[in-house]
Amino acid sequence: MVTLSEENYLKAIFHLTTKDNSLVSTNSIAKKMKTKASSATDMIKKLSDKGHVDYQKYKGVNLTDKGRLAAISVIRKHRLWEVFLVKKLNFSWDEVHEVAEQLEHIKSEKLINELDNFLDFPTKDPHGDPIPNSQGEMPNTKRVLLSMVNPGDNCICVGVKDSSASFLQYLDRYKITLGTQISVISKEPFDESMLVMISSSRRSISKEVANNILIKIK
Amino acid sequence: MVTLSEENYLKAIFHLTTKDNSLVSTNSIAKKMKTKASSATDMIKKLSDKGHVDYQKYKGVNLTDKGRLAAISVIRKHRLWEVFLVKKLNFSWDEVHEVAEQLEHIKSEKLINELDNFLDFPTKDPHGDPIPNSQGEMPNTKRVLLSMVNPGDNCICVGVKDSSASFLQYLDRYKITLGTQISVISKEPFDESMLVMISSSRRSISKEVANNILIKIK
DNA sequence: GTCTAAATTTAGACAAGACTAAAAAAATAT
DNA sequence: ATATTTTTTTAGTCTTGTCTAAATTTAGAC
Repeated sequence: MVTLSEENYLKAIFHLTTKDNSLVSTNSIAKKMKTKASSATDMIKKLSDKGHVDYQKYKGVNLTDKGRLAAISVIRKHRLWEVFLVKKLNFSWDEVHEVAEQLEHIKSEKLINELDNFLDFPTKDPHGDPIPNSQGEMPNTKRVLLSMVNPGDNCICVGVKDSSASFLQYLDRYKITLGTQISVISKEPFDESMLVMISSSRRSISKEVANNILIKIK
Repeated sequence: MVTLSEENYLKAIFHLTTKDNSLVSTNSIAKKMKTKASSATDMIKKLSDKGHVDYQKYKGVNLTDKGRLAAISVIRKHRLWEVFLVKKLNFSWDEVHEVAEQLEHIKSEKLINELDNFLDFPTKDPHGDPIPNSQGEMPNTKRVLLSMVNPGDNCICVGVKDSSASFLQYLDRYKITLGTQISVISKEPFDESMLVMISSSRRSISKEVANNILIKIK
């Protein structure tokens, strides 16, 4: 039995894990969970006792296979519910997160698999993030930040790194959504802003924004 | 802010409230919540402090208007989710309760009202129980127990009093569902069992079963 | 290499919601 | 009307998940 709080910590650790599998620090977990380091330490011990993480005192943690699977299961639920909210219940992509944070903890295998079926087995959530299948396998999508792209490249928006309501609303205002074509005209060396072409109009995009848009190069 | 546990107690008290508005006892609450009387007392005090119940020490409680509204809000969510599970996700009527017990605590006005809209504003849940509207008003349905009916009457099944999986599965086995026609042929004085006609076949129904089927007389 | 700063852990406390055991009040029986 | 039983409440404890403050370990500066 995994508690609600444990699920949230597992999800946080999963998101803090980098490709090189370096240890995730107590402080970074506490920050992501908006708690204090001492609380994170307490929970890390519980997760370690239950075999969800490998814990090296004063160093940090890594998810075990068991822990990773549990985290992915929560992420799968979160993203499927997001699809449901947008596709069926008229939510916009900046409204779904808070509700999905609650729905992701509902415990029922049948529920989530029937929902998956009802939604026609989507592979992406409304922010372009991949949805793990019922085996816990992520559809692999190679995506790159808009800020990494060279002038002249022609891209298509396939996701966002920051899913905060304020950023999503910014994108809505500028008519950038999943599938939007973005051509990079030039990069300004001074502030790393970019001049881009979106649906035949020129636009300047700040470093911060370019750093949070995921694209595929065509 | 109403906690998950408070919501469950409010729902329990609502269901234990009779038409005559007599006080609901601590023991009956504890029994329904499957906790001890001391735990119920603790929670009653919290609910009283928050203005959800009127509490008379050693006597019992009654819901205040505020408490009743909170309870009905939970019941509305529970029943709407049940409709969703059966109509959209292929759950059978004996599988929905446990999952709906979790879903009923999700906090989002928009979610529940959009769900209501998505389901086309149903007025009954899969067990025939009325679904309160967003103002907290119950569609009033006068229903009577099958056991109250006189021989010769022609009835239609409109609900069940007991929603346990075992009872619902019994009904499934005997092809009794919402909308099923039931004609009462005779009543056996000895054990209060009934001889009834269901889709042109005679059947004997025990007192216990007749006491848990809600019908309308045609 | 030592000294300071930052990160981490420990110790002790608290709130919510449950429990057991004991005390108090109410209901029932004689 | 009193004695007994049942119901309810109180007091004190436990677990989960949080906190603050203090202690300890690690990392960085010189």
